[in-house]
Amino acid sequence: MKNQKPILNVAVPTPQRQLFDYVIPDEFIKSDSTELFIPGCRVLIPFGNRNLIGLIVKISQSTDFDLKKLKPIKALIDKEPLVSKILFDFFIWSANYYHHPIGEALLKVFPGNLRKGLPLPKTTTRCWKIDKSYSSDNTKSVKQLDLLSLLNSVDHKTDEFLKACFGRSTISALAKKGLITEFQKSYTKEKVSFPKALKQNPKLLNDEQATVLSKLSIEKFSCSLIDGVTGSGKTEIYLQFAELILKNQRQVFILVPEINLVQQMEAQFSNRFDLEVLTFHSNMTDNQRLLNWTKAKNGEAHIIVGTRSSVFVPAFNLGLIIIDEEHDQSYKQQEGFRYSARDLAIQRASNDSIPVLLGSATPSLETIQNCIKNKYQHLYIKKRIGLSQPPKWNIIDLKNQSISNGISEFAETKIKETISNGKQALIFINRRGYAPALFCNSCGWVMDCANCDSKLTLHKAKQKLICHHCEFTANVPLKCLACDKDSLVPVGMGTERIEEYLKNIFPTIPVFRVDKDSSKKKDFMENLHRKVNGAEPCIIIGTQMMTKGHDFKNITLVLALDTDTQLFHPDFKNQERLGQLLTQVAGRGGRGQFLGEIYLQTYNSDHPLLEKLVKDNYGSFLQDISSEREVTLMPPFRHLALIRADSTHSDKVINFLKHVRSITNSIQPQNRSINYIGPLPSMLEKRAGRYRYLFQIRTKNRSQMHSLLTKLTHQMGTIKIPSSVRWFVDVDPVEL
DNA sequence: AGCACGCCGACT
DNA sequence: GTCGGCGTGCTC
Ligand SMILES: [Zn+2]
Ligand SMILES: [Zn+2]
Repeated sequence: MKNQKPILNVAVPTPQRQLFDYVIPDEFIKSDSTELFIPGCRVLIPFGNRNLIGLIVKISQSTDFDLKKLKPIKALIDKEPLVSKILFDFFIWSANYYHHPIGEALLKVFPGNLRKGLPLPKTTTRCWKIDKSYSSDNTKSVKQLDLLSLLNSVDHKTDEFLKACFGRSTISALAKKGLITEFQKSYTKEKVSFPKALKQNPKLLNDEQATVLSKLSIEKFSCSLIDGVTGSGKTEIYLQFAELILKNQRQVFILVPEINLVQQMEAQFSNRFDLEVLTFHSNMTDNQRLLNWTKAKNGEAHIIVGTRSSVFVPAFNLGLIIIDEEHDQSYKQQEGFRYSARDLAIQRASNDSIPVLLGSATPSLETIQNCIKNKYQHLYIKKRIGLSQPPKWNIIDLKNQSISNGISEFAETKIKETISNGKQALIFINRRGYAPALFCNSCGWVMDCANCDSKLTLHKAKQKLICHHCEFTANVPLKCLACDKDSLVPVGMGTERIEEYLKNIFPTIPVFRVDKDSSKKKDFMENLHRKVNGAEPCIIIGTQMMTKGHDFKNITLVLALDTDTQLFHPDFKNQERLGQLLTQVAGRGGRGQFLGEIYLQTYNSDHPLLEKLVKDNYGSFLQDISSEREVTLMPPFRHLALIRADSTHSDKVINFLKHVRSITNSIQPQNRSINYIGPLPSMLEKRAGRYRYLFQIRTKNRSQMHSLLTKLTHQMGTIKIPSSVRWFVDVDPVEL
């Protein structure tokens, strides 16, 4: 319908795949201020019978809706768009690429406080200055006099600084006497100049590092993979390349896969640069997060270190994005808006015409494939820095070993040997808790989760049986719930059980357990680093948490207790991930002057993939994985998207997905480059009380995938779906 | 996702 | 009689 008044197309936080149209209230029309409505501004809108915060996405002249039924917006919240047009367009592009409902996606990329309608915070800092002249009669306190004389000489200091030096009470005492007064100092942009901004001199690069750095260009968009073995000094390259960017008055974003790596990376940058280094992750309060978001937007923060969601943080003048540990699956959000922060960072960098660095010792197959296709630049660092040698790989064939508590005889002597040589050992087992199942010896009953297709894990410290896939917990039964006999035994190994066993064998040696449960304690990681780097012999037991980024200098023995579970796990990325995990954990060893060794316990010592890892290297292992994906028509040789659905009734999901398949087929029949598979059960078929199924779409070209999904999701809006069925799209999934 | 409307069972 | 269970449908 035609209309002379502009129509606002607004993104509303609802799972519907559409924008909602609103009219501008009369007072704006009368005062001729309709140009205040710009895409990227928030508006308060009536929606149903409630008021919501929405985002203006577009301004159009007409609407498909009945014009008379359009409601006026209640209020315009922002005077100017929250982010630049180029960034807002990137947000919209992201929602479209992942086919996530536009309103939900667009609002979720903003900090929670902005979603609630709060204004952008002022980024001023609280400062103190001398109020009136003072003499030593005013106070007897030495601290107070020191503070006064400091302010006398420098004019003003921040509240934060004074609190740290003199304490809160000193400040408030002086304020009470009226000797000092506070004021808000607003931020003034200062030119970043080197070497002034260097706190610490750059380290001397070796030849390989220097070659890599020389191949990086600050000029335009490029994506470079730094494929450097563990301990090869990738971080130093990040730091020195970042310096070149900062010198040009531009900002640097560094993304890390996990929250416990943020602090380490932040320390690396703030130790090197006398600049504003801020973090961004989910462990901050909403206020802190919005403040750092705003400082990044204003250019007050020079460097942002953060997790996945940082890819959506605005910048004043972004010059570089670094994705550390690019292979890590944590970059892919696994619920809701299922974006990959790595892939989006590359898109964002391309929009902004800036470089992006991917770093890893174990690059993902899709990244290697992009290097082969010359989309990314492949840069190698094959040697470790300094004198440290690559770890030596070995296999322990469990077929010829007696095993006690998951540790073979041979492995146990290796641990003893390591300890008596005064060195440290790292035991890797990717399962937390005491034992993955509680089993009845007399009737064979196992305690299952009531809501999932999984067994309950016994946690001895908590004295609970816990489901690792949902919230379910249960008390540990004394007798079998099926036959009432007193014959329940824990089966299988978890970190807690290994810890108990090793503490028994080595009563005088410190044994540390590193997993999600133990690391919850505040400062756990810092304490661990301090203790372990004290160089006393010790044993560390860890899950995959241990494999990420930690730098322990004195580990010489790494022992992987269970390689077989993941080796035969059916998910398509699992073998690739096993290679990454083992290579990363092996890389924790031998980082000092002594040689590191890794031993893999397995019943499949002649498995070709293990042989590649042990006798050859990760690169050649990955080639085998690659050939298998090529023949099975899986990524990166096909583009993959899933229509995932779940319901409390399995027949409802299956029928729904059969319907989805027939719709898909009517939009686009299968051919040589477009294939459909399923409906198939998801990896854990029943989870949190819901049956999960998926329908696979594979295409040869990205554009085929995108247009098919666009048509499909559009048609799905017109069909009737049973109320128990929920569905969503997963583009470029990392698990099935 | 919310939220209202509506149509059946079991309470004061 | 009416309180509340959640199935169904709508939101510019
Ligand atoms: Zn039993
Ligand atoms: Zn469960």
